[in-house]
Amino acid sequence: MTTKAERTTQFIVQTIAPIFNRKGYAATSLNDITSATGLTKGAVYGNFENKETLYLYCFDHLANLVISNLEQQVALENDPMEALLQFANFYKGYYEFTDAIGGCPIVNFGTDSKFQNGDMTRKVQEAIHHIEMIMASLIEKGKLNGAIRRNIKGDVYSKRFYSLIQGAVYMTQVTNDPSYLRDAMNVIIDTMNQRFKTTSS
Amino acid sequence: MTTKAERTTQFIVQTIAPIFNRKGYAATSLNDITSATGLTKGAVYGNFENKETLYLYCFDHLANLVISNLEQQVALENDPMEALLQFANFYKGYYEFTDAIGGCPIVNFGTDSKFQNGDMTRKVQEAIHHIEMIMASLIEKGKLNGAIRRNIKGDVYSKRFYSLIQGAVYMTQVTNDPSYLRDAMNVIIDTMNQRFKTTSS
DNA sequence: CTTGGAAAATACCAATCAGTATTATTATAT
DNA sequence: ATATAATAATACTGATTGGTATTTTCCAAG
Repeated sequence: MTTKAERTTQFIVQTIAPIFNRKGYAATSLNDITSATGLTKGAVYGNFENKETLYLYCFDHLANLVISNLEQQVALENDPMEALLQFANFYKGYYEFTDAIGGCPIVNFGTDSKFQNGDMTRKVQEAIHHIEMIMASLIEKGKLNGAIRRNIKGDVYSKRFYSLIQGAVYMTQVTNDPSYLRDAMNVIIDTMNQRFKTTSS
Repeated sequence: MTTKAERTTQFIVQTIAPIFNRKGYAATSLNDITSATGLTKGAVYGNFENKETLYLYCFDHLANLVISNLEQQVALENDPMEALLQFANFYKGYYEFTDAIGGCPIVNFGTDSKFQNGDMTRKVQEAIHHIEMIMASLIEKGKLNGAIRRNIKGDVYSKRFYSLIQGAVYMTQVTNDPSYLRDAMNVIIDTMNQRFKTTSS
């Protein structure tokens, strides 16, 4: 069974993660944290060393939420090429998915922590590389599979596509215009269908 | 001649803008501001109503710096197609250009102000639309010119390219890996050369 | 050279900040 | 059921926050 501390630790992280995501580290006060959770400082500091530790746990929580859902959707298909299209489908709904948790944690924590918190910046970098690796390995599998042309470099396209995705995510987020992300994902799906496939039927 | 107040106002904005850009609004204290400028609170509050007003002026300064340099480089060429390539060239050097001022102000102020400062978010949106309009109108000019194919929609491609650019800028910024931006700009230039031009010689 | 107004420095304010030591309460194993 | 340890609430700290009222300094016009 889970201990009390484990449960409240999880509760605090789940409750506060969207707030850090929206407001950033410095703008989120301990008063925000206690009033959002309904707990007191005693409870918070009983479960976390300090505000920064909670901040780091909150990103872990949101990054895991994003990546686990992404991996789940990718796992729907066994064929690498089909799995790549599922990857794209995940990001088609990414705005709605992340809106509920205060936006894309990669974008938000990444800019928030740059120049301010090296540990957090490293965590964001790891999450980026993790997601890129999912895409890159699918491309490499597709090449071994024979479905994807041999001259398509997985690491190059994963970085290129992920740049477009995160850019479109940012643009959609800051302008409230979902067409950025919608168009970007259509472009990526078209590119996959037209340039990746060995059979062009 | 410029009055003393106008000069110190400019001095404060120029000095503080990179700090807001790097650290964000909440993490930048008035102590940061006074110690960076060597001035006292009296001087700061004599020239700006409050911290938020200075924040808004600082973004104006950086956005104007970016946009005026961009427009300057674009104006090097009269031909719209060549001007578009100059647009791309500007962003090829964008990482080095913005690194000196604490990163891309569009990305930084955009995420920093979202959910926190509506006035600032609107300013960032305006800057985005301004830059997109530069690209879109060049494409439309190229179509009238006969250099760019008629089925290329300026507004669609400007949003699409700018998403990729800002995404690559963000990725380069947070991972310290300039290859994201380099690759993205090569892709954009290739796309312009291959899909835009009416003559495919 | 003096003087009046502009500009900047000083000194201060209440509020809020993150964090801690102590006390009270609650949960759990026996 | 009770003892004990784990957990959370309370009360408090010194430091820092953004902002202001007042005093001093500077500069330029006469």
